[in-house]
Amino acid sequence: MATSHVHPPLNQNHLLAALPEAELQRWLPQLEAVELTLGEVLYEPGITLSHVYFPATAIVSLLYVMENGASAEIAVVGNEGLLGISLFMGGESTPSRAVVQSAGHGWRLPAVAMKEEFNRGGPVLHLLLRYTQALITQMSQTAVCNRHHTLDQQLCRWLLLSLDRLQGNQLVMTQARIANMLGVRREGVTEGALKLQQAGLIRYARGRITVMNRPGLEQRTCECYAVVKKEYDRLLPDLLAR
Amino acid sequence: MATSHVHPPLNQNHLLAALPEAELQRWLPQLEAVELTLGEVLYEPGITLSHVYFPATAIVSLLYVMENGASAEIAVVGNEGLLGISLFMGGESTPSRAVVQSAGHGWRLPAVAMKEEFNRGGPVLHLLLRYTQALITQMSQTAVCNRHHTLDQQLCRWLLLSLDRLQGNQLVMTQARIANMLGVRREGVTEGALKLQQAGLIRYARGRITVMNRPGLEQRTCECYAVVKKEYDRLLPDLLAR
DNA sequence: TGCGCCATGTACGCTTTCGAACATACAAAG
DNA sequence: CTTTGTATGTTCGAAAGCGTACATGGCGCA
Repeated sequence: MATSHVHPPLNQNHLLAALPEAELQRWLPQLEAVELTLGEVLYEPGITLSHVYFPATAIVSLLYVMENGASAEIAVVGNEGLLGISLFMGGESTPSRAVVQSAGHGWRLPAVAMKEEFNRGGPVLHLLLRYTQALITQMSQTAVCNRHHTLDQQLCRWLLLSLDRLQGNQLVMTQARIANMLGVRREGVTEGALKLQQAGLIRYARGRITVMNRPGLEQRTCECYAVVKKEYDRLLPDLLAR
Repeated sequence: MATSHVHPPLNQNHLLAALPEAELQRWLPQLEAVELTLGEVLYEPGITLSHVYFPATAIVSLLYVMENGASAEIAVVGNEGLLGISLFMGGESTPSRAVVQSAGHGWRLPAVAMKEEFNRGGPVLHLLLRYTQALITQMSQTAVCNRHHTLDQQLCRWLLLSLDRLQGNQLVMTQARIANMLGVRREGVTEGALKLQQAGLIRYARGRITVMNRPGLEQRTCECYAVVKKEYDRLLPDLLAR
């Protein structure tokens, strides 16, 4: 992970963009731009975090890895949020792992600074907690979706959630990696992706997926996508409008 | 729901038991004892909460009900926690429903009072947030479990989570209701329960389940139970010790 | 140019769970 | 003591997804 003090526009991350001027000025000296590379692990289960991360163009997955090596994605975090809620929630760590799923840049803030800011109370505290509630909704809905919906529906949901956190309509992502996230076989994803391509909704080749027809995906996915989206919009309205 | 001002011992709920004396004195006049009856709905999706609930002998499920009527449990809350985190998280409501799964009593505090106490900061805020992180872990692990584990394993996990939130080794619970929680068919639960009974781990009849061999259940369940249990113990150590 | 890796495609038998239908049996109410 | 409702048991074919194995073909590197 490369770090630098040349800052790309901070407001690429919605939480940073929503900071009042006073807070922003306090944070600035401590904020560090970071390049997040594919597959990079931002934190491991049970390990106390040293920083919180604010993705800008990167996407990071919260992943639980089982004893036998199988895995399941619990939530996705992109430019709408931050990684490391356990720092201000008070637990310092979680049983899950944070893995960069789409390379890009972001910022990070030292744990100590984050806790200090949170404990001042006021707008930052409430902003972070509202974000956390949105994240909780995403996790809950993942549980529901895992229980009731087909692989095909979940694939659409996953593509849409990723798309919402990226600019443009391309994602750099192999089917094997999607399978890892969804906790299914790679072959299952291949079959699902084939159907979507044959329906003209996406096109893909060797780790590059282009969404051709987003409304089509929205039609094929389950209600889970909309539930999560609505809740993010409800809880963080001003941020997403920008 | 019957309410009364004759208070059973407050410390039956671990969060209330952990309140510093000063806080407790402030809360007391506003705390209301409530009888929670089977099937009672404490809150509906999208509805702003009027109270937070602290279960004592009751158990409450957070349930997501889909458009087609199917459902899935997102988390269980008993005497270790509280219902209504969205009040202090800032969202005021959630997309899920809270349903009493095991009748009993508890207390409730008006929403306004809860928010006031939370916004004072200090020990109450940190206690509630640590509890919330534990709850998040439970939700995450539910997602993982729904993805990877068999009905039989999930049944064991569910029984153990319920048992931890009750006194004694009996639960008043039909197989149909368990199926509703797990989001599976009633027949599936019947088959799973039969196996457990034949193995001598539980006995049941007409909506009453007795656990005969708890370690046996722990052996049959997946790792998810232990992950959640450990995280509750880690995040709320002093409370669970009492 | 050729080799090897990696992303994707295809096939087959197996397990789990589903959906639906129906059987049994206990328990409370009349 | 009969009726009715509810809890539990059983069965069967269907569907989704799994584990495994192997095929195809593009891309980068030697």
